Amino acid sequence: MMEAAEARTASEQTRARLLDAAREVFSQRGFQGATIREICRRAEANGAAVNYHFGSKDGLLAEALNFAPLAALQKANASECPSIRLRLFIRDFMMMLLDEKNPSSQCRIMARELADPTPSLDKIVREAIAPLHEFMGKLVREILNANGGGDKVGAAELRRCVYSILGQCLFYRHSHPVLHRLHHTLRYDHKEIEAIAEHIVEFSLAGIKHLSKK
Amino acid sequence: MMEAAEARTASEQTRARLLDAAREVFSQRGFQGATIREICRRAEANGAAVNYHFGSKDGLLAEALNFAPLAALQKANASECPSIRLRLFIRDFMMMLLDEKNPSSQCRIMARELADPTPSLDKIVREAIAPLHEFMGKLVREILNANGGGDKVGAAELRRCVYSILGQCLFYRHSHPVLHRLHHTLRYDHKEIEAIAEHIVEFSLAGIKHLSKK
DNA sequence: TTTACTTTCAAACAGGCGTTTGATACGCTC
DNA sequence: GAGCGTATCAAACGCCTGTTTGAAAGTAAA
Repeated sequence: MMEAAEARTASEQTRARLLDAAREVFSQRGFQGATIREICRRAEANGAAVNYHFGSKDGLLAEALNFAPLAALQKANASECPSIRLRLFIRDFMMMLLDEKNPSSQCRIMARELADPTPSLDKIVREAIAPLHEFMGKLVREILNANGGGDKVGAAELRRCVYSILGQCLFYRHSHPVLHRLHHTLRYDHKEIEAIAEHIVEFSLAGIKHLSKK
Repeated sequence: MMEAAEARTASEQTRARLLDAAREVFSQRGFQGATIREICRRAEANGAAVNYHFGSKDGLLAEALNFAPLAALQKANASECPSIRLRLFIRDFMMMLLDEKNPSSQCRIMARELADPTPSLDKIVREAIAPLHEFMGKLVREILNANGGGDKVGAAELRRCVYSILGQCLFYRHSHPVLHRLHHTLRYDHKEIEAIAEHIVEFSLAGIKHLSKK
């Protein structure tokens, strides 16, 4: 919510309120499902405000996106060993992805748009997803090397390891409506998210290490 | 395509054409993204045909769904050992999920609707997804027991193993627009799908076996 | 205060959507 | 062939969408 809420002029304040509301609605309803009218209602702004400040709904999405938090995650903990870096990354990544109260709604917005392309998907892929895949590829490669069998694993196989890890992570967000119906007590509180992250790391490290031993 | 295309009367033929077209469009564009006008255009039927034959767009989706192929997959190969049953199931499941030419578009339709609920989601969960999760839970439990450490693994952990497997599978469908942008040569032909399935099985078996040894 | 510019607002616009309508054509029984 | 229920059709309906408009209100320098 209150992310870019500090601003000097009245105009900058409505801009900021619109961005906050947009991030909230986009992450909850998706780009298609979100309506300008709902965003403006939540931002207590007039219906024409979005087009005045951002030109269009697309323009609003483009400005609402902010890839810095995800990039920061990748630069953190550089001094740790690869397995631990993976563990820390997945925990923080899952917090961004599952915790509705997390200030960075970017990942939740992006996750919704993966399956059905919007005009912004190219930018998202270029600036956020491609670097993320590259980062994780390097991490998996390091883990393989540390286990002494990395040179046997080809590029395609390495890529699939990254997909396996990301697939597990994204599942909890994409399938949340289903999981909630299957298991009514499910709540993504901090404790649950940490347990999920822990499971994914253990499961994935075993999968990766298995590859280096084939 | 030609799935229910054989029918006697002219009325039954348009019904069948509508269902075929609906399955195609729903799986490509999702329920929200699909329009009755496009479905009718592809089925070479009048725009009012859907409401005449199925009452509404929701009714069309409900009749277009058919859970039998997915259920059949779970009943097959009952005589094999659990690991092999998992391997065969994942291969066939991925064929349904990724191969556009596969006659069963059900999984592809369902996959699109997981993240954003339609009136049919409750039925889908009850009749298809819940049984699928149960089936996979039993399979994972059997694999754990065969490795002699199954009793140490609790229900929550077991459920997360199922999520890990399904997450990996669904990733390739959900993220296809992204993966295509990242890796232009990616094509889901039979050879590629088999390689993906093989990777998921190896990766997951290692993850499962790791749990029984903790 | 006047002036010029920026920002907000209610209202309307054009287009797409699912759905309804009433007329028309069809296929059948008698 | 007449009569009748079924199926198809073009057209329109009401609603919601993103966007535009032109007037009103606010802001700040001269």
